[in-house]
Amino acid sequence: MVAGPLPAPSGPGKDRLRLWIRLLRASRTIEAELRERLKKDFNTTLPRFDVMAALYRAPEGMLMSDLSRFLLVSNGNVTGIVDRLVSEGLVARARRNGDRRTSMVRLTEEGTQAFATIAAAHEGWIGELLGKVSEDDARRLTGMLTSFRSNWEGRE
Amino acid sequence: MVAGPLPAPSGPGKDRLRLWIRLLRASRTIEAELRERLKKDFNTTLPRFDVMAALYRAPEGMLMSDLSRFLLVSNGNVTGIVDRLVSEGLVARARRNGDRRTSMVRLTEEGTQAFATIAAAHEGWIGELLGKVSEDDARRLTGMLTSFRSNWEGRE
DNA sequence: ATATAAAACTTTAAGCTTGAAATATCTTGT
DNA sequence: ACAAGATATTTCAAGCTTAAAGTTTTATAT
Repeated sequence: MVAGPLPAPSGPGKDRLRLWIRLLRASRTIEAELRERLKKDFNTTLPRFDVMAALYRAPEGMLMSDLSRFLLVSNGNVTGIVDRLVSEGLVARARRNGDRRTSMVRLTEEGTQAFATIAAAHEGWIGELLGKVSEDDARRLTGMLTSFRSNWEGRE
Repeated sequence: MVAGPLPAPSGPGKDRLRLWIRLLRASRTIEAELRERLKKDFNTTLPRFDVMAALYRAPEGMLMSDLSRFLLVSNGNVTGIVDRLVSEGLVARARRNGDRRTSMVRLTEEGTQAFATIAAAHEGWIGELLGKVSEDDARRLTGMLTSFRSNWEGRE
């Protein structure tokens, strides 16, 4: 979508449509900025960062299917990203005794170190990019988005 | 990013980080649903829809650079999407007399018809997907996101 | 006039993304 | 034990995406 600065449509349902357009533009703007900074400052990408962030929170590791469910992307997608992270030595696949279909994916020592550095910068960027949003508004907005999310959890 | 249901981090700036994570998850969830429905019901994609939506609002046509600026994507990206829309007969490039580097891109008659149909369905989907957000909250959220956006307009 | 720079666009290489098909492994019913 | 089905993952083809390099055309400064 990403419609923008033009004739404000009116009518029933238009408020939600407008909300969606704003939501999408906001997230795309921020995402673009993060992508650029990740590239310039750390020579990495947003998808790689996403995967590492998920793994950082799970020291014991995650299954590929856990990753794809958590990140809201397809299985095949995760395979490629993890492959690249493995080839860069940031992530490792560990075979499991119980089930030979699966393997636990986790950050290597190097990956953990690297992520900690990037994550610190990332948090600073977000603080900067959302600087004009007051802490109060941030909490209120988060609350609204959370209640929205609960309508969606566990669909399908 | 897309972190999620885990130990709520605390500290200065964490509220904004949490807001960003929620924002991103919300837009990805909705985007994924729209993408799926556009594919199933109309055999098209979100990027194609975005381009057509932009052109629908500009009957006189748009330059490629206008499109890429408006949609927040790169030039080369738009080239590919428009190429495909042209080959499908939904969009046309019209040479301009004044400047031979550029061409006006616009919807064909067929493209206009097709878009009107898809847009109607799209608006219904948004109403459904954001149904739990009250009109009141929708307006308030939109307001917050708009003021956020104004900090970003015309950067770079 | 004419070189130089600027602008608009396209091409390219690498990586991301999806949905569908293929592979391998495990589980269940008999 | 064994077939049939379910699970977990990878592979594949097509399309999306970016940044960087290349092409063509227009504008500017001598």
